Amino acid sequence: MAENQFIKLRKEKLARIRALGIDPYPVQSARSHKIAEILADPDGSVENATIFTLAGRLVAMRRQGKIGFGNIEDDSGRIQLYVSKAELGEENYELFKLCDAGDFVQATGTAFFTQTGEYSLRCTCIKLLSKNIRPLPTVKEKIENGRAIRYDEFSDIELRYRKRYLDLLLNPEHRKVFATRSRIVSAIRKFLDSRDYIEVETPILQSLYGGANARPFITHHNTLDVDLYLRIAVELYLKRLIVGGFERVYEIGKNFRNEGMDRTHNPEFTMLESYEAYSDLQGMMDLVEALVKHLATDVIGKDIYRYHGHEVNLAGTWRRAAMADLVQEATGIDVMEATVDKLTAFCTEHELEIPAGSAKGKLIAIIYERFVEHTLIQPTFVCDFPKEISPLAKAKPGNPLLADRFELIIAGGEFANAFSELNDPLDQRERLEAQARLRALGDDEANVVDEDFLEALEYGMPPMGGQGIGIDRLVMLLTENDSIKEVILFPQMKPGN
RNA sequence: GGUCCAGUAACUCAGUGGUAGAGUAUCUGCCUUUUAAGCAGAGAGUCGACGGUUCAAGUCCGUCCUGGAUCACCA
Repeated sequence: MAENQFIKLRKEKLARIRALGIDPYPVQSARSHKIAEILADPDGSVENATIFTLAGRLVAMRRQGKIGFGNIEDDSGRIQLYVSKAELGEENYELFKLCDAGDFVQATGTAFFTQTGEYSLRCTCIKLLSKNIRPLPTVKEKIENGRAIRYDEFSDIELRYRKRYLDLLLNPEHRKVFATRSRIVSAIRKFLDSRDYIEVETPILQSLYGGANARPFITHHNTLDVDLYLRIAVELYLKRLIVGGFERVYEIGKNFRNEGMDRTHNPEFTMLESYEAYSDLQGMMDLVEALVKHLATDVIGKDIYRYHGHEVNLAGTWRRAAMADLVQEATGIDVMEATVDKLTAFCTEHELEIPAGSAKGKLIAIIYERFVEHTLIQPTFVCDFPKEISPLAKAKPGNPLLADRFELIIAGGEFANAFSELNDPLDQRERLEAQARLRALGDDEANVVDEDFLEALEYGMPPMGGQGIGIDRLVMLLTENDSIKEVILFPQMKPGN
């Protein structure tokens, strides 16, 4: 294979380097400055004749007879190296000639400007820190009118996801997305911590799964010889913690759902869930709105985002609307008054699939999802969900058919889900048993009855509000990426060849 | 899962049924301030896989694999 020819040549270079008595993978490196530091104050550096020892990856080589140029990059920046045989000496220059783009090197020297005015490091010594034996894909860049034009960009989507390290290395703007993701998650923690929440970790391996409608992954514990599920949500465990006396808890972690994958779904994804005793739906609405606005304004620094072809404005007061009103607006049907037969007929007419055992509320939700959800572009709290599709939410005060629940919809997609949490143990048991009946009818995403959770409720749980936000989708919005794979470092891919 | 698009050198891509191409990268030579360095030369391919049609297939047909877009379902 041609690949082996490249590698074979590099291995021969390795041997030549070793023959010079040089260890191509030394233990020691001794960096005195990061590249950003030498870049920070060029004039001062020149005057002071400071000696810099930089370390990083050689990203370009331009050899030219008895001199040469290279570019070295660390996580703070990139600078040009000027290397000459006269200043390095015969032996060290011999090593430089054996260096390739992709190698890690340490370069010692002083700052100066080249004839063409580029601020560079005039090297007095080059040390090899790690030899590359597989050539990096070639990406060249030209700066024109202050803008970088990239040639032969590493842009194949499949390769970028499968070889993410190359994507990060060769496409700095993608590295930036993940740095931004980190800042967002960090800001979420600070936001909640400052409101007296504590962060907790609950089991990923569970003998019963719950807290959402989804199919789980199943795994096996050898010593116990039992099958375990990977969690689909953390809800039931966080509620147990509120029973246990914590008043405000949150968890940021991976959930796993054994379902399809597309540009907004990855089998493992990151969720934030938080629960606050003595709060309620209104409290959660305020919390979610304040949190998302804080991230947009203070972390990213803007209110308007382009997302899935829409312009989304996160500023201003977010719309709040009842699901029934939205459905009526879109279809003309007064769903609160309509009979089950009428709704069923409507669904059938529009070829909407009706799962076995669907009651009126489920039908309303089906119509909502088909005709309304994707039309809500600007942030909208959709309230008054049907109770029977909200088995963990309290009934809305004054209307036993509705749940005290909202979903936050932005650009036609769900960003948050929250309710006044159900704390009546007998009601909760009935609701979960209703779910079990749906399950028996073939709904394999319905909740299972968790006796230990019900027992915890029987000991008493304070009234509270809880909410969940899909972090990946939030990062997609805030970094203006339309595919979840762009915000997950190693997205799920089918095994390749 | 349905439909559509794509897969050719390490990277980015041309390729009209008739000898497999370019730029970059790599290798060799020259070059003491270059920067998409330059000049000269060389090597590099299971054209995603398998089957079929044809005198002849990267190209046409079929099946499959992988990715993307879109629709359906889920956050």
